[in-house]
Amino acid sequence: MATSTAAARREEARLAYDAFLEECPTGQLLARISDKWVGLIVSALGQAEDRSLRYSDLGRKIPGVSQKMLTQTLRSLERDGLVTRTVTPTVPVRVDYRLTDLGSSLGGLLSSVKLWAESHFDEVSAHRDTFDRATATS
Amino acid sequence: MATSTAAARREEARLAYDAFLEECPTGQLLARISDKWVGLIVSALGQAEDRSLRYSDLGRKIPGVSQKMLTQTLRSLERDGLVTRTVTPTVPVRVDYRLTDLGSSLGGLLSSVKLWAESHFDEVSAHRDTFDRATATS
DNA sequence: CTGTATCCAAGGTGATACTG
DNA sequence: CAGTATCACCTTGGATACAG
Repeated sequence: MATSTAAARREEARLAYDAFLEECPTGQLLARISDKWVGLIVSALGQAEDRSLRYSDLGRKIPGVSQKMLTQTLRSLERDGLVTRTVTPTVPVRVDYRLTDLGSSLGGLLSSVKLWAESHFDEVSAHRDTFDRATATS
Repeated sequence: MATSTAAARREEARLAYDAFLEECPTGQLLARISDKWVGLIVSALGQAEDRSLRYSDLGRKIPGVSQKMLTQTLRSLERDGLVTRTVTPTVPVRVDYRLTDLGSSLGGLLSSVKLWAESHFDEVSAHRDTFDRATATS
């Protein structure tokens, strides 16, 4: 088992990291809500009437999201109590996702961030050009 | 081209995705600022006096970040014009990162999100427990 | 329509060692 | 002190096919 030099240290680091997460759970939550899809989904739901949308509506409203990510993200949001999932057992099943009050409070913040991104995009773009030009001058 | 193997369709999808990014650059920016480390770094800088911190101070202030991620994230922030990088060529080199006005405007928002995460953590936690218990009852 | 399960490519991420 | 470079990993995320 002398092999385990690297592997052992990995494992050790891994555990240390997990312990850290346990001690710093806020980081976890922050990382979760900092997710790209979370922002888009919560924003989309927040803008919708009744803060509610169907599964397929979400998929259509959010460009580039895959079924997998949509389902996965919605699950975690449901688990965290940010959205509720309502199944209507009609013949084609209908599922609605609705923002809870908790989710709405976050939705406002994330919408602001999204708005910031939209309104400051050209500014950031300009900075990028400047930076890239300066870097190329090496 | 009956080939139409999986690889071909991959490539096609890939190009479509890139085209999408080009058409939807806001999504790029949103994804960038939704990054976990971006939030932590910008928040840390925002809370600091003079909105400025040294490289090592940042590393100490943000638990769990590696040199690589710190440098990498700071570079992208600099490129986007959210922070400025100032090198003081003393004997032990000193580098300060300072939030620009643009960065500060984002910093306020991200701090709010961070604050939300901190203040609603127990609530989310409670929801998770409920959800997990309900799921286990399958 | 709304998922679930599997496979697979790609990139994010950290550990380590080295430079100025 | 402040990086840079390399390597190895392993999670993320998409495509696909299948199910209720």
